Amino acid sequence: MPRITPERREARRAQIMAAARRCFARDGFHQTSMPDIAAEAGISAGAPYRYFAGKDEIILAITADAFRLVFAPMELLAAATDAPLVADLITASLDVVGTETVTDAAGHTVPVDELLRCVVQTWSELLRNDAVHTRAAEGFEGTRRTLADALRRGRGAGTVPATVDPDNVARVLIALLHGLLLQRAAFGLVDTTALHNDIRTLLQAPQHPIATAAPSAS
Amino acid sequence: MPRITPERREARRAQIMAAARRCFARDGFHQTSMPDIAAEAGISAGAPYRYFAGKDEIILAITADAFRLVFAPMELLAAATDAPLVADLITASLDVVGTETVTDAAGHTVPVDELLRCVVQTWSELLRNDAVHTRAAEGFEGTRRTLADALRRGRGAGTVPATVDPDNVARVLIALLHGLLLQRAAFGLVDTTALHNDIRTLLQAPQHPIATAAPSAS
Amino acid sequence: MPRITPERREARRAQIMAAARRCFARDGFHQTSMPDIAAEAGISAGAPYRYFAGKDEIILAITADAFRLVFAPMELLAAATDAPLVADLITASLDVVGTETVTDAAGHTVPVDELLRCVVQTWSELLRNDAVHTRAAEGFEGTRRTLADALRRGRGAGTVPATVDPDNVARVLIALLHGLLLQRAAFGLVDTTALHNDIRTLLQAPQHPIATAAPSAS
Amino acid sequence: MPRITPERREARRAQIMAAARRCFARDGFHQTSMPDIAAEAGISAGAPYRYFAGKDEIILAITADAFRLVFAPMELLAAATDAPLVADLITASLDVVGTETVTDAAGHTVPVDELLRCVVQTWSELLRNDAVHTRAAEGFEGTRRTLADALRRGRGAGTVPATVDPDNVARVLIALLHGLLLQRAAFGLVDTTALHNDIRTLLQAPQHPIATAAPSAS
DNA sequence: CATGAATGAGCATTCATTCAT
DNA sequence: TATGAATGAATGCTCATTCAT
Repeated sequence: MPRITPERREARRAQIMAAARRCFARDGFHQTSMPDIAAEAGISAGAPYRYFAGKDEIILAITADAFRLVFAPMELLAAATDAPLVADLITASLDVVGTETVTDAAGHTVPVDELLRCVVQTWSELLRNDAVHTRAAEGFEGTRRTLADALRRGRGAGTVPATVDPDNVARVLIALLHGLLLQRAAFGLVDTTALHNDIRTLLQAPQHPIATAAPSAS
Repeated sequence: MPRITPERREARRAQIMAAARRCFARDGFHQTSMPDIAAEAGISAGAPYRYFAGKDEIILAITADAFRLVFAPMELLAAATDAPLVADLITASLDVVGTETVTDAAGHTVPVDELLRCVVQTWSELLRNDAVHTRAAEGFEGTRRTLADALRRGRGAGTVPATVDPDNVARVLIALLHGLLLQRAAFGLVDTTALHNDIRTLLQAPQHPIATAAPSAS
Repeated sequence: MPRITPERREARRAQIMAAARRCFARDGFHQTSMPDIAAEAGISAGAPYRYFAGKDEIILAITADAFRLVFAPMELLAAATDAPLVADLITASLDVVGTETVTDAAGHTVPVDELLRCVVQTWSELLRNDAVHTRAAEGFEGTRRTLADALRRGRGAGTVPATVDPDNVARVLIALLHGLLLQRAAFGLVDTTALHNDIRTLLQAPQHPIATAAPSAS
Repeated sequence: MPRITPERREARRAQIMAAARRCFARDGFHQTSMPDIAAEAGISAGAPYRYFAGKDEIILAITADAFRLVFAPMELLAAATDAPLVADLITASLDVVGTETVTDAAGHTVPVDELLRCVVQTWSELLRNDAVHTRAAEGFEGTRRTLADALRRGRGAGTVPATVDPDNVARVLIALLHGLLLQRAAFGLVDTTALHNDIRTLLQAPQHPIATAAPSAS
C-alpha cells in the first residue's frame, strides 16, 4: 500500500517531467545532470529515482511525450476526415508549429518552444538509444499509417491524385512537419500561416510554364 | 627540418576529421571522447590538439562540413538554372538523401549515412552551441537566399506560380530536404526516387475540389 | 534525514583541510593532486568538492589560515600591551618559530613544521594568485597596523625611540619573523631562544666601538 | 668538436635562462611550460634540451643564480671590511632590495623585480627539490660563514657587542634581508632608505626602560 | 645543430547512482 | 518516503620529453 496516494504520486511524476523538460530544452539531454533536474523540480537529488529508474527513463518519457504531442493534430484530422485534402493535412500538421502551448494527455500545459527543442533532441537521441528509437519509430509508423489510410480514402474520393502512393505521401507530409518544426526551433521561423498559403498554392497550381509572369519583386 | 609539409598537415587534419565523423555518427558528439577520436584515427591522445583547439572546434568543423555538403546539390542547381521548376529543385535537393557517398571540397569521400547522422546531431547541437548555431544559420540563410533568387527568376519566367513568396517556398524546400534526410537517418527511408515522382505528381496535378476553407481542427 | 549536522560538516571540512595541509607541506601546492588530498583524508575523489569549490579554494583556505596563525602571537602582544618594547614584540613574534604545534581558531592542533612549509609556499602562490594575494595582503596590512599602533604608544611612553617611523619598524619586525620562519622551514634553524637573546643584546647595546671585546668562540 | 663556438653556445644558454627567468617571474615555475620558455626565447620547443637536461635543470640554474645575486653585496662588504658595523652590513645587504637591476657574473643585466620573484619561489622549490635545496643551503651557509667571520672580526675590534653569537647574528641579518626582499616582491615595499635609517636608529639607541622580563604571551 | 610533430601519462572536475539516516 | 552525502569512474585537456627530418 503506497504511503502516498496515486494522485500525489502522479503529480510528483509530472512535476519532475516538467522540470526535466525545462532543463532539457534549455541545456540539452546530456548537459543536464540529474541534480539539475531535481533542483529545477525543487526536490532532493535522490527523489527522482523513486519515480524513474534513471536518467534514461526520464529521457524516454520526455521524448515519447514530445513525439506524441507533435503528431496529435495531424492524426486527429486524418482520423476524423473521410476524404481529406493533402493541403488540409499539411495545415493541420503545422498547427503545432504555429502555436505557443499545447496540452498533454494529463491536461498539463506545455510550452511549444520547449516541446520542439526536445523533439529536435529526440532525433539525435534515437540514433543511439534503442529504447528511444523504438518508441519514436512506433510513433512514426503509427502516424504514417493513419495518414496513409486517410490518403487512401481521399484517393477513393478523388481528393487525392490517384497515381500517388499514400505511404510515400504520408512520409512527405511528416517530413514537411519535421522540417518546419526544426525551422521554428532553430532557424527563426515565425509566421507559419503565410507558409500554409504558399504550400496550398504550390499544390494547386500546375507547374507548367504558363507564361503569365507577373513578377512581384519580393 | 621536420616541419611537416602543408599537404601532410592537411591530410592529418582530414584523417582526424574522418575519425571524428565516424565516432560521432556511431556514438554521438557527447558520447564520443577525445581519446576515442584519437584511437579511431590511430594517433595519440594529445595529437588532435595540434590540429584543433579542442573538442568544440572538431564538432564545429564536422557540423559546418555536414551542413555544407547536404545543401550542395540544391544550391548547385539553383545557381545554375535560369528558370527552375520547384519540382526540379526538390529532386536535386534529395540527391544527397538517395546516394551512398558524397565528395567534400577537398576531394575526400564521405559516406552519406555518416553524414546524415552528423547533420541530425547538428540540429541538437546548434540549440545550445552558439558557434555551431551561427555557422548553421549562415549556411541556412545562404541556401535560402540562393533558392529564393532562383524561384524569383522562375516566377519571372513563369515556371513558378506568381503568387507564392519565394522566401517561403525556399523554406518549404529546405524543410522537405531536412525532413526526408531525417527519415533516411532515423526512420527507414530507402527508396527516394518513388518519393520524387509522388512529389512531382502532387505539384503538377491540381487537386480536384479546389480547396475550400478546410477547417484546421486546432 | 541524512542531512549531516553542522558539527559533522565542520569536522569533515577540517579533516579535508588537515589532509590538504599535510599533502601541501609534503609535496607542495601544485604537486599535490585533488585525489591525493582525498586519499590522505580517507574519502573518495569527489567528496572534497562538496566542501570546497575546487583546489583553488582549498589553497586559499590553507594559506589564509597559515597567515593568520603565524601572526597571532605578535598581534596578541601588540594589542594587549600599552607600551611594548621592540624586543618584546620580536620575542613574541618568534613564538611560532620556536614551538612544535599551534592551535587554530576551531581548536585543532596544527604542527608548526607543516604550517611553516605552507606559509613559505603561500609567498610563491600570492605572486600570481590574486585571491591569495588579496587575503595575504590584508593580513599583512592588519598586522602592520596593529604593530604600528603599539609602537606609536610605545613612542609616547618612551619605550620606543622617538625618531623611528612606526610603520617602518613594523615592517622590519614582520620581515624578521618571515625571515626566521623561512630559516626554520628551510635552513635548519632550531634554537630560537639564543636568537632572541642576541637580538635583545643588539637592540640594547650601543654600537659605538667600546672595545670590551671578550670574544666567545661560537 | 662543437658545430657552434663556445661563445655562441654560452650566449644561447644565457638567452634561454633570461627567457626562463621572465616566464618564471611572470607565471611561476610550475605554471611555466617548456614550450613557454622556448617561445619566450624565440626558439623551437626542442632547442632548450640541447642546453639543459630538462626543466629541473633550468629551475636549478635560475634558483642558484638568484640566490647568489641576492647575497652578493652583503658578502662583498663582509669580506672586504676588517671590523664592520652590524648596521653597515644590513645597509649593504639591502642594496638589492633598493635597486632596479643587478649584473650577473657573465655581465648580463637582470631586473631586480624578476630576480626577487624568482628568489621567493626558490624558497618553495627547495622544500621538495633536493638539488635546489642543496644548492640553496650551500649558498646560505656560505653567506652565513662569511658574515659570521666578519662579525667575529668586529667583535674583536669592538664594533660588534661582545656577548652576541656571530652565527646567530648572521642568521638574523640574513633573515632581515629575506624578509624585506619578500616585502618588496609581495607586500608593496618601495622606500628602503627610510628603512635603513630606522634600523640604524633602533640599533644605536639603547631603549630606555632597560628590558625587564617582558612576558611573552604565548 | 635545430625543428616541431608526436607521445602518453597525469589532473581537476563532474555526475549518475546508492544508501544510511 | 525523502534526503543529500558519498562514491568512483570517466573526460577534456596539458605538458615534459623524444626523435625523425
